[in-house]
Amino acid sequence: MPEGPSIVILKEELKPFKGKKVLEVSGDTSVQIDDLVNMKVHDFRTWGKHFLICFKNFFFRIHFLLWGTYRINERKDATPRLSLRFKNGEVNFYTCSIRRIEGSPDDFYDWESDVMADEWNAAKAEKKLKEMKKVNVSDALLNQEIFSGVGNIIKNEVLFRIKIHPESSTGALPKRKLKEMIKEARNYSFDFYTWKKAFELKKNWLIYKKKKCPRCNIPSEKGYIGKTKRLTFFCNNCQALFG
DNA sequence: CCGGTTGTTCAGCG
DNA sequence: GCGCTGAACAACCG
Repeated sequence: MPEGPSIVILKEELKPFKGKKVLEVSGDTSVQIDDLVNMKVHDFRTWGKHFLICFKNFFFRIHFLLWGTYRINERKDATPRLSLRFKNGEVNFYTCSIRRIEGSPDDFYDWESDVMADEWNAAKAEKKLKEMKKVNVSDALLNQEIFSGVGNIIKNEVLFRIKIHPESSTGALPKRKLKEMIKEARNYSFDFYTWKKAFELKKNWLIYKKKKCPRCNIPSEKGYIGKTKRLTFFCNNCQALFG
């Protein structure tokens, strides 16, 4: 589930429970949940890969990491980390990281760095990137303080689409190329969202997990690139190396 | 059946 | 204190 667009889809799927009263709660999370019964969920929000369940004076931050899953009106054959039952259904979260935080998400999150948010601020991303010249472009795209919500798949596809080699350094990109990278990080995230909802995400991958470059048909390369060392697929012929 | 991973945090080291 | 490395987490697919 992990990349930002998938978390937005989860938020939409849970809309029927927004404003509803919790009738029953359980789960093996270590955070306090025993006071939720009879409390109303004020809102479900997202910030990048963070899924937020908001109550009046506090919220839960759920992070799915690599293996987290959820079921709505269904159960898996495993103990949920958190389960919430409402009059009109239930939601179950598995193998995720949960934190309970006092206050409002507005006190903690900068919505302008979330690539899926209405508040997304491309100019702010550009400013942050200009301050980190030596950073590799693959690492820059995975930096959640700049591109909150971007994950490894989006990173691969963005770099291929805009023809930038994943070993490039951010500071070596011409201004036009840097702006293109920022624009495409958001743009591809919305394509990811649309394709995921249509169950055709994998079908639309151009380079991620591909053996050949779809543009020039030569074998694609792969490597564990940058400080983040995440598996990266690319075309040595089509993607230009800067720096 | 083993290898790999849509991710993050933290301990331990030099 | 810093940057770097690798472990931990413990599911699921092919």
